Amino acid sequence: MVGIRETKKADNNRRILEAATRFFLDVGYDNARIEDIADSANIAVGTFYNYYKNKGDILLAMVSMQVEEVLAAGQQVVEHPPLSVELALSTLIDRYFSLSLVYFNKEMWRTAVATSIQRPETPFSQRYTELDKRISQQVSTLVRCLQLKGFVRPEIDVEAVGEMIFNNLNMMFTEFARDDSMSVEELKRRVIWQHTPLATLISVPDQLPADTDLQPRSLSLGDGT
Amino acid sequence: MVGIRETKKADNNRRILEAATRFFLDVGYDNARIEDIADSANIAVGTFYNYYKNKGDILLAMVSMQVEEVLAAGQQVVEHPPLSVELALSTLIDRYFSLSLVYFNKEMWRTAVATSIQRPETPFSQRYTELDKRISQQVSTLVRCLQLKGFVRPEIDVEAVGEMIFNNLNMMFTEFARDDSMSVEELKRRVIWQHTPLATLISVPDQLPADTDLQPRSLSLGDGT
DNA sequence: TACAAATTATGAATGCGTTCATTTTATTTC
DNA sequence: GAAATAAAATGAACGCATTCATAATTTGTA
Repeated sequence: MVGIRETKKADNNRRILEAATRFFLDVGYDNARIEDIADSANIAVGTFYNYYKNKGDILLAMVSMQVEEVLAAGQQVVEHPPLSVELALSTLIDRYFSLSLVYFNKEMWRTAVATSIQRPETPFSQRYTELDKRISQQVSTLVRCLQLKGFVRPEIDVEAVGEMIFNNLNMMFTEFARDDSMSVEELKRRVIWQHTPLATLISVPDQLPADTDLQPRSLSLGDGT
Repeated sequence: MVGIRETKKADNNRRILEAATRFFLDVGYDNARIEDIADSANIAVGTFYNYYKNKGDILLAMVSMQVEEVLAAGQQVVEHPPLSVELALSTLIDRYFSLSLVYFNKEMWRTAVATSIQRPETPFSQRYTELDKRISQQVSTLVRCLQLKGFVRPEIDVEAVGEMIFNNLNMMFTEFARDDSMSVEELKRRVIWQHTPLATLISVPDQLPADTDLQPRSLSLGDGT
């Protein structure tokens, strides 16, 4: 049997999250007061701080849940990647960004990103950082898959390229969050434009079928180190 | 003749900046109190807010000055670029990062980056964003220079590649600021490792002298749009 | 069931960034 | 140079996140 404590804790946590989500969306992150969230969750202010280290921490908890979904959405792309680098990347980008404004507004994203940078030691900040790392690895994995299928040049360092792509996604998403006038569609367009050169460069040219000779030919593209 | 007002204003501003710098370094950004900074600058608390919109704003003012120096240091590299993509990039990276911990510690950088994300509307946040854009353009300019000198493939979109490199620099610097155990040297090493694939891919291979035929040859590398 | 120990909840108090009505100081006007 | 206007300085007051000493509740023990 599960103890009373555990039950109450889960219950409190659920109510806190519900209340916080509502207030953040209704009145904005900055205007949402811990007191109101606590009241709404039927707990005392002090109790809130038994569950989350600070105001930013609960936002990062919420964002982390969303990022987990994004990770799952991306996983599908990795498992059934479209058959070209450009296409695979734009599909992945689409999965990553499409739902970004469903549960959070830009202010919330800005605050989340800012908090994770400013307070790297809090629990949910670390969780968020770890999830970011997983997304970065997911991009690398996608590139590796494409490499194994013969769409990416074999001498490419997939780790470095994957990280680079992820870093770009992250930076452009941050730009997007900072600019209230930028739409999700515009974000996607910009990101895809930005990745085109890299996507082209790491691609094995069209005329090479997927499973023929994959060695670089007349142009030596680096020493492969 | 310059009025009394102007003189006093400049004087106050100088003292505020001096005091803030000292406190931020001595006791850390979070522990530095506006009241102490104001006292130390011989002004009232309210006066501080006539000069800076909020606590983060003055940090961004300080950081902006530093970034301007970084921009100047980078300009030298653009004007006399080393004669290979790899070398030029690592030189630029070195200029960008070498002085990063001279006037600021990591907490200050974290706060600066976080504040610029969270409050994009404040004056010095905008200034900082603009300077970031200038750095991004500087990277693009360097790549364009290398392209004109025949070290970078002519079909490369220097804007997209430059932005991409800049985004990476920025992200990795943020990672660096978040990780107290990472040294500047380690940061440089990681950044250079990360950029190696791109640097190699956009490079015109060695055996091509600088000013010979620059058309892409047997490998078709994109349609050049 | 009674008691001790550990965990969790509480909300008044604290600290600090920020605001704003008021005062002081500089500039302009006549 | 006195009065009117504009600009800047002031610091007490405010709002809100966070803390902490104390109380309440649950769990372990005999």
